[in-house]
Amino acid sequence: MVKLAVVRNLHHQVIQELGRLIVSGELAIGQNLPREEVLAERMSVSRTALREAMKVLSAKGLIESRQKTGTRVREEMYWNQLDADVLAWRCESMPTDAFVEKLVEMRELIEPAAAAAAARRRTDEQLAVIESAYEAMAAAETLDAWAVADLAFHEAVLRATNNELMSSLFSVIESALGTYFVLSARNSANFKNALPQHYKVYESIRRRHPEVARQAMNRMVSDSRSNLKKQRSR
Amino acid sequence: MVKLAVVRNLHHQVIQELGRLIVSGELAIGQNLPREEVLAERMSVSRTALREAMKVLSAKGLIESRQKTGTRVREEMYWNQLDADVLAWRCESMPTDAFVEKLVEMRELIEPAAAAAAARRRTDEQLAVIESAYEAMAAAETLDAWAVADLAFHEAVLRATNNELMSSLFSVIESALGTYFVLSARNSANFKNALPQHYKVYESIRRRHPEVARQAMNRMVSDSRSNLKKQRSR
DNA sequence: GAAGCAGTATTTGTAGGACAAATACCGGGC
DNA sequence: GCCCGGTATTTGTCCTACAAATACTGCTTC
Repeated sequence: MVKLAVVRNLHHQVIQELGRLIVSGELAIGQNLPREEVLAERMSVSRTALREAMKVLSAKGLIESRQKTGTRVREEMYWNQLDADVLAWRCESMPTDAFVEKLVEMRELIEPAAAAAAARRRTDEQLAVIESAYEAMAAAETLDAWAVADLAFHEAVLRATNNELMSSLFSVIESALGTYFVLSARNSANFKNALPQHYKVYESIRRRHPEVARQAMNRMVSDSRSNLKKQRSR
Repeated sequence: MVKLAVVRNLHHQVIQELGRLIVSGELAIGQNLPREEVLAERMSVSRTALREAMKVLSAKGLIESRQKTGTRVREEMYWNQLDADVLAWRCESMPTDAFVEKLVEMRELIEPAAAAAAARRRTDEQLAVIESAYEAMAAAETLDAWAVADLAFHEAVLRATNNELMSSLFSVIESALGTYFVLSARNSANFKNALPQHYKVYESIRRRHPEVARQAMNRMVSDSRSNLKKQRSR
């Protein structure tokens, strides 16, 4: 995956650089960073730019600054684990398997609940979006087209929950998972196997049957998980 | 609840003030903020301090700055909904009922899954923490003591999942919910009613029975929900 | 009259210096 | 040995100046 917009502006670069260093553990927890003046010079930016970056990292819970004491890396329990940047940095640095496991667990937690909530609260417009995503999946002839439509389907279901916390959580998890593989990691031969299950999810949301929707989605994600296992063990 | 550390430093105040304005909708979405120089003067801070605050808000997805165009409020879909500050600002500004509903929904989503995961992956030490929290609940003689032990119990279960994403999500949701009421909103007469259920959760985590733990926790949260309804309709 | 192009003005981005405020640390006095 | 005040160090805040990007204006040209 190519990085888009690698260079936005200076403090953004500094944020990324320091963030990576901290999350990867190269800057140990509890350790003091060099004083601002020194660090700024070492990174060849002005103190102004450095400080703007540090305020952001501080807001993410990664560091803590106090006068005279300096700036130090905070304990992991204070990190905003659900921050998209923090998650991305972890994906880059952590031994993948353990972390992917956690991400997948979160996804498996959200999706069935989302399907149930969508069945309860979806509007007709939202249902229409889900339906058209389903139709795009049915019409897909390439793995790529399928993957795009699949993602759209899941996103539409999440939107239809009318709970922005849920959809936000999904998108954070999803983008982190995207680092490793696409949502539906299927091989090109059988990529359309999951279509009937998607139909069941759609249908039960249409008929406003929360529990049916939950179970259908549940089967989907556990199938998807076992598919992943197969794929990764190859 | 009294605000601790109301004044940490200037940019923190600016962050809070602007964040509130944006999330409450007083600064409309898409609207341009005054240019930095003007806004800084209007808030009686230096441009430097204002900018440090804006970088943080920008990292939270609330605003977006571009040269020549200026800074404008981004659409809600880009906001980091799971950011603790953003959540707190919403709690302050939103008509409560709808939002509380969403928060509760998230909690009900996490906890049973967490109980199941804890049953699968808890260490003996983590189990011991859960047990002692349970014992504190059993020993509680006041509503306050009960509430503290109850929170400790749930936190211990979350920790025992060994999935920091899950416990992080819980703590974010929980602190937002705390704005409205304590975890177990029970009246003083029957506050110990839920004790046997907590025992079931503990016991099934001890015996490593994920599905039993999930169901037990499920009953607990749905009981707690109906209790809440009763309480709020009074 | 329309289309393209260059110049200009405006706004954020970056730099660097100066001082304020907080506070850990050291040293002196009791 | 303990307390207390001074001092040095580090972040916090303010200010000014300029760089870079880019929307807009108006001119030129076909």
